[in-house]
Amino acid sequence: MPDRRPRRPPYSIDVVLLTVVRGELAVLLSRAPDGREKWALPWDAARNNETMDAVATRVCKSTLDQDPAWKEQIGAFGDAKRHPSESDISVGFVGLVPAGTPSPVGGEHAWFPLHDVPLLSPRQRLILDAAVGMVRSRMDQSPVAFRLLPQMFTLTELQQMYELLLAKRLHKASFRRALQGAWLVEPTDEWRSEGRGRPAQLYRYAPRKRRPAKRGIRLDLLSS
Amino acid sequence: MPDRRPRRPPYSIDVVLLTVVRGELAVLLSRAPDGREKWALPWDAARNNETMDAVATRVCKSTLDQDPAWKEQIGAFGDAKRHPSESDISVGFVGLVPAGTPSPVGGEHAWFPLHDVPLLSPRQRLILDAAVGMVRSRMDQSPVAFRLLPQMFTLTELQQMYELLLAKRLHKASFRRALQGAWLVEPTDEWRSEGRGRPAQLYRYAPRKRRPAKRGIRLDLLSS
DNA sequence: GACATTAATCACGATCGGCTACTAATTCGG
DNA sequence: CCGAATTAGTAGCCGATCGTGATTAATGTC
Repeated sequence: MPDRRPRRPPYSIDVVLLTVVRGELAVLLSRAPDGREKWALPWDAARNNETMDAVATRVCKSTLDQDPAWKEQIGAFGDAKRHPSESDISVGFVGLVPAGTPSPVGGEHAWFPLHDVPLLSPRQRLILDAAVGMVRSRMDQSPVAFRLLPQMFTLTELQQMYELLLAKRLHKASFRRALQGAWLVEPTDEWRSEGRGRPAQLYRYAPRKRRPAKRGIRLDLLSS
Repeated sequence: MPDRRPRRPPYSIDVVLLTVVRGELAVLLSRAPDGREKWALPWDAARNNETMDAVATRVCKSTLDQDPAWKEQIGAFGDAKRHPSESDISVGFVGLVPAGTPSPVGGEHAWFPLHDVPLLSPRQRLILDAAVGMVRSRMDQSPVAFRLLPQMFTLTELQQMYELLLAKRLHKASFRRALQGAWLVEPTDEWRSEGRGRPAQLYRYAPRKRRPAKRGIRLDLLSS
């Protein structure tokens, strides 16, 4: 969260970086420079002639020194007034970081599991909730589950990631059959032995072009 | 598009109002006050202490004098620089208007079918495209098809709306069976005779609570 | 070598979904 | 008054898909 400008900036860019620690979603927070024990979503004010994406990338770099595997805009937030920047509106971004990537965060940045997030400004709290909701609802349209995993993973790890995001247990055979039909992954020739039990084959995300899915509609998704 | 402020506003609210005319999606454009034959998405600058939703509602009222049946934020747009407001960023909204509602638009406002939209500022063009993409992609999560229809409709009309949005023909029996299973509509005791042929029963949108859909995942939606 | 443990697959029954064919109710043209 | 045409709505077959329990495979531990 670098430079603070004298005048209120027109808008801020706030980034919700998510990863998985110990089987739970976690968000990256930065220590606020003023408060003693206060934490906030990393953010920065927009500068002149800089795209929003560029600002978001800069904010990511300042906390992680590595780009997230996936990044997307959430929307604009302005109805909750209080925000560290005092700007009128903030534009939120979500970024996904593969689980287990060594995060070179000093004492200024830390991962907080979602159920243990400290008090944030009202606007940032909205942004965080929207980010999580977005990730959960776009799972079947964006490869978010894969972006939370390292490049190579076992099918069990992938299934556990889906179970975490869907908050629902899945049956192993069904999950793999669906995966087969979707042409999303391809096996590598590497295997991983995780202590006891049969070693698991490693896969990588490699979506293939498919015929445009003759399947009709699923109106039952519109359940509410 | 009321008052123009002396200084560049911090941001603008741009509204994409969509409806269906003659079996096609159409967007409402307003005549720009300066240009002779120029059209633009209705927009307004944000005022102090006004929520974004409130601005969007005000913009809708100024062109339609009736609230859209459904409204949602699309996101913030700032990377395309040129915009009538000259603001740094614009926040886009989509609104859906039931087909056939008499739009009391004077010569200052008109519906343009999507394939015949005049040249817009680069940023507004992006907003329009994002709005259409959003409506098309959220069909199975929001009742957008119903918001483009009047309160009472025949199942054939509903099917045609789905076909229009999906750009895909659907089979009548399958569509109705899926509708049955989704508990989304309920029949009224009214019927409509559309010239020749058997009269059709009218339905209304009335989603029912359902047991949380035991069904697993559909990974094949993640096709790309 | 017996057993626990984890991976991966098989196979059965139930449900779903696409499709053809049918019935129902109305208008139109004799 | 009587069909032909037209649109609405349903029945039912059959292949595809899906949930599930059971089975086989490959490793570590004792």
